[in-house]
Amino acid sequence: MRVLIIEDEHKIANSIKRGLEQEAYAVDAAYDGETGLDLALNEDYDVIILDLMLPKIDGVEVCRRLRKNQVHTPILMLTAKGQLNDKVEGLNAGADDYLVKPFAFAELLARVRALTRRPRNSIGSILTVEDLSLNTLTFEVKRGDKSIELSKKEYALLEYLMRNPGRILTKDQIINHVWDYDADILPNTVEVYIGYLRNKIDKPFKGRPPLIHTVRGFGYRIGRHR
Amino acid sequence: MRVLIIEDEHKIANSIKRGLEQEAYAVDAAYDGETGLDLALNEDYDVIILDLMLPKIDGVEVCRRLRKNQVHTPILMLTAKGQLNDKVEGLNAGADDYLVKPFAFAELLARVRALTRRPRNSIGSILTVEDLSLNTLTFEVKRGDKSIELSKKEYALLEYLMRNPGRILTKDQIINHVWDYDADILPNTVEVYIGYLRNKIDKPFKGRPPLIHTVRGFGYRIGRHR
DNA sequence: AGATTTTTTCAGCTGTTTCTCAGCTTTCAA
DNA sequence: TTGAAAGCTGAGAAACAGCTGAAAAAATCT
Repeated sequence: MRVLIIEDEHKIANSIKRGLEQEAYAVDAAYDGETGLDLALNEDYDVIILDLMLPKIDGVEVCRRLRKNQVHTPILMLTAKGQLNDKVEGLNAGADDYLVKPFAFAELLARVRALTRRPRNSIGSILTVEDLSLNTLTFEVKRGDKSIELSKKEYALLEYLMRNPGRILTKDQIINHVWDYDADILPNTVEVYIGYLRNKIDKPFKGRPPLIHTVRGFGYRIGRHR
Repeated sequence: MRVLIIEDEHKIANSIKRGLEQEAYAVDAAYDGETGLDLALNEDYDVIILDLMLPKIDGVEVCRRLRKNQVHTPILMLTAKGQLNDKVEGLNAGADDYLVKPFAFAELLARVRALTRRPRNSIGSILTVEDLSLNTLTFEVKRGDKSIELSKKEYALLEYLMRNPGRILTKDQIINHVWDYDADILPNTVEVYIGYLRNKIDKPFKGRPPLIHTVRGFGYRIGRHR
């Protein structure tokens, strides 16, 4: 899957790039509208992530020109908080979805996946690890047939873990996926949230083996080692 | 592949230089911003490693001026621990990645490789020596089908050995690759860690031939002599 | 606004890891 | 055969990673 990012803030562009590459996407980045438009017209991408505010040619204009040139690649528009009008304009110009800054990487990934229509989990949108299940549509979490209530952050963390079952995720990876890209989060915060999750999904189920594992020096893992 | 290092601390600059040269990079070093900028503008590099704190012209400014002059060479920014704001500034000025000091050489090498889009070693690569395997994505280490638990340093050492199977690595090379550049490590420490690894990957597998070999007077080697 | 929940940080505690040291063993050459 | 150099290893001090209760800060609800 090939992705093009057109975004002038290098920090954001590169953090998205790195994140998507870890998810096995091939990513190109352009830091202004002109270069981006050029790449989008001449290369073949599966998704284009497009910032609204751009030097040389702005995002709405890039969008318009692509559609005019019969490029129908799905476009995910990035907008800052105040640019609601531009957002509407963007969608009118032919964007397929939008995301308000600042966003968590996991959210972006979900949109990109939606746009590439690549259902990661074949059975609808239910992630499963042993007897734990998470429905990404209804946000329902269950262990066995017992329902579990989670806060928003707890849920985001659990979803990220469950999308990578059996794989060790470092605290840094977790911070980058679950929190906004401009959040300044201590590693200890991750430890605390892991604690909260354990209190809800492992501690009350004494008979069953714990699902969340600490791998000292490396990170955390949900489910059995693959 | 040509690399330019702009770093005023000679000790660091030279240790990076030596390390990269061993990996077959051609390396130039500049010890202040002015000289560095000059070289970067007039020569052709594949990556620039740029310290933030520099005499004459600081790193952020070097970065900004390069981008302004249409030099798009990937830049890896080096920052000290406390300089988080500067880091953000650096990325906004056009750096592509950053590394917090002090770092292990192996980490720097990984970033440089990522920036030069060299062999994709980041996603799911499995290193193998005889019946020993190491998965760099999941950090899983196995001999035969038996899983082996390693500490972080043990893992880093084993990874370095396994990236150079059949090759003799001196204690100095090992120290430079596995430990932070400012760590002051005795050669004996390497002997101790080799001992730890043997306890875990050779001793418990009595029937099979040992994989870690001492080459008296030279260093250590994993796997058969090539 | 005040109350409640959620998010985040902080400080103290625990067990583990890291690293050095000192004494021991092996190797090798004179 | 013996002495020096190189390497090995058990023991222990210091540093660190991770867990947790509690409290501060921020967001959300009524």
